[in-house]
Parts: sequence; C-alpha cells; structure tokens
Amino acid sequence: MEERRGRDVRMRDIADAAGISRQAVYDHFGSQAKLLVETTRYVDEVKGLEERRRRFREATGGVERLEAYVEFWGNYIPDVYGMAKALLGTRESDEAAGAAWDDRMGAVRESCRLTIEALDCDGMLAPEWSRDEAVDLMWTMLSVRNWEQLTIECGWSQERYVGHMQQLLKRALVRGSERGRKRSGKARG
Amino acid sequence: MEERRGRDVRMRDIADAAGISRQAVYDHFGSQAKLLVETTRYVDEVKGLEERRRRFREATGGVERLEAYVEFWGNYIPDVYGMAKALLGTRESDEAAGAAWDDRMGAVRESCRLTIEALDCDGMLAPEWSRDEAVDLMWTMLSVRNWEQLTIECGWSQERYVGHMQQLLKRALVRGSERGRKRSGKARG
DNA sequence: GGTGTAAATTGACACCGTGTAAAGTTACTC
DNA sequence: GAGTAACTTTACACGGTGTCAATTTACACC
Repeated sequence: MEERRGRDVRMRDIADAAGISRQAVYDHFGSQAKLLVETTRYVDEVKGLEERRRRFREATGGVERLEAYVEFWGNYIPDVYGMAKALLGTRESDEAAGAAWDDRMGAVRESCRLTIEALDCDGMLAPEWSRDEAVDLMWTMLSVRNWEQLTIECGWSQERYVGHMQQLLKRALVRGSERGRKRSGKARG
Repeated sequence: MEERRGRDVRMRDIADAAGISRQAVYDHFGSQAKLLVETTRYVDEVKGLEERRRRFREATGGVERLEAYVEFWGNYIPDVYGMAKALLGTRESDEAAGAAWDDRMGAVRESCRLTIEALDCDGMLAPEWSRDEAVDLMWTMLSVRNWEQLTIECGWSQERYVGHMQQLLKRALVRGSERGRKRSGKARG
C-alpha cells in the first residue's frame, strides 16, 4: 500500500504481494475493510505511534503544544499515507472502514482540543475564536487531504509543510500572532 | 446528486430519477464519467458561474480581491457540492473524471494566483511567503474537502465559513495581518 | 509409518456495478 | 405508408468482492 500509495488495493493484488491465495486472505481477515482496519493498527505499532505521541504530550505551554503537535502529526502522515489513502477509498462504500477512519480522525481531533485548551488556559487563544471553532479549524488544516495536496500535488517538502502549518496556525489562532519569528520549530529546549 | 449529496450515482439511479431506461442514459452520455463532466458544465451554467465570477473580478486591490474571491468561491461550493462529490468519487477510477476535476481545480488555482499577484503588487504579501507557496496555501485552504469538513462535519454555517476563511487567509498571507477588523465581507460599496 | 488437524489451495459461483450489443417498440415527419 | 430518431427490453462481457466446498500440504503426535 505504501509503495502504490493506496491504489490497487484489490484483494487479488494483496494476495499476490503476500504470496498466498486470495482465499487465504479472506480466511485471515474476513473482508477488505477488516483487513484495512487491522493493518492500520499494525502500522501504528510498527511506526511507533504511541512513542511519538508521548513526545508531543510532554509539551505543556499552549504554543509549544501547538508546534509540537503539528510537528508530530505532520511527520506521521507520510508514514501512514498509503494506508490512509486506502482506507479513505473504501470509506464511502464500507461501514467498518468509515468507522475506522472516523476513529482515527477523532483521535487527531482530540489532540487538537487539548492543544486549543492549553492555548486558552495560557490566555493565548485569539479572541475571535471560540474553543470549538478553533479546534475545528486546526483539525481541518491538519487533514491528510491537505497534506496530500500541499506535499504531493504542490511539491512542498516535509519541512516546508510542517513549518508553514505551524506558522499558519499560530498566526490564525494565537493572540497577537507573533509576526517577528521565522521558525521556532525544533531548535528549542 | 444534490439531494443525495453525491452518493448513489449509479447509472441505474440516475436513469430511474430521470424516468428513462439505463440504456438511454448511455445513448445520451456514453459513460458515467462523461455524464458527470457534462452535468458539471450544465450546473455551472444554471448556477451562473460566470456571472458570479465577474463580480469577483471587479475587485482590484489585493485584499479586496482576496475577500471577494473567498466570498465568491465559498458561496459557490454549496451549490455544486453534490456534483463535486460525485466527480471526486469517480476521480480515482476514471481518467476523464479526473481530468474534469483537475480542470475545475485548475481554474480555482488560477484565481488564487491572480489574487496573490494583486496582493504582491500592492506590497501586501507577507514577506515569509513566496508567491507560489502563497497560491498553494490559498488554493488548499479553499478546497471542497475543507468546506465539507467545516460546514457539514463541524456544523459551521455558510457565513461563519466564509468569514473565518477570509480572516484566516488575510492573517496568514497579508503583511501586518490587520487584527482589528472583525468582518468586512458583503457590506461592500 | 499412520492418523488427525490446521492452514492453504483451487475452482466454482452469487452478486453488483459498468458498459456493449441487438432486436423491437413508439412516435413523429414527409 | 415509409423512414427515422428516441427509447425500451433483454442479454451479455468484464471486473471486483465475497462465499462455499473439495482437496492438498505440512506438521505434530502416537
């Protein structure tokens, strides 16, 4: 899936790639949707989702948290893009795949909520945003589709994507939007 | 398509809705993709795309242009959402549908380019953005997917969507991001 | 070696969607 | 009444998912 970027996820192709019969795939996973859901879980484990997320949670201040989360999630997307694309593809047609995707996106949203709350507690949430709306916006900006469009279609590098997203969200959501700083990503203690 | 928001665009359903046989649909349009492309054109006509676009082009200054375009496009999306969704669905599997979509999105991108250039000519493009990157960003922010997520999934009203998008893009892209103003949308002269 | 069992294979098939083909019907025109 | 265009009906090819049943392979245990 990663190689083919989510295209050609026919059960036939998967079976061939795995060197087993199509039927064996069904014996193991039951259906395409279930296979995708399972694989998503597996990939999260292999790619160390929890380990990475932990680093983000260490950040306490609102702005740091925002920067940390954009960096974490923005750099996680490319690792799971193929999977995500495949899931997205079956989302419309399959209940289970849809639920799995929504679940994932719910987790992202939850992290956005934590970030916005931290920001608000610091008194740094720009006054024209309600918490909920700020969460909605941050969550939407960080969608896989947007990452796809900016990096794959527009050709942005991963660093540019993360940097611009951090900057954009700070400008949009942080009170007094610190205009002076260029990047404040990882070079801080 | 509008009623069902792009789902169930099987040829069977379309034929039934039109009260004709499935075969007749093929006789008229040749294929699903062609039907979608034709319908897109038709909808543009009915919904007065050109007429609406003209109003946007009247704006001259960079910032006005940005506001006008976000208002124009942001308010156009809901009128064509069902169509867009259907096109998006077949985009992956069909060449022609993909081309039609890319063509549409290319037009949006072009308008974004005009806007950013106007902004730059006014000396109002924030210094950390290159023209190309600013276009990429504006174009991505205005994607149908983002509109879908914010309005349909998050429940934003159309006015909120347009207002926040204008504000967000101004803050992100305009030098000195005018923080004072609340909305400057449709109360134009 | 012989038996039992679990995993995998093979091939057939149902179902659904797109798209094609051909024969027949309806209705309108000259 | 002949011709023609639009439409219907029926059948079918193709590719994808998912199911089923019979069979083979491999391994463990006595």
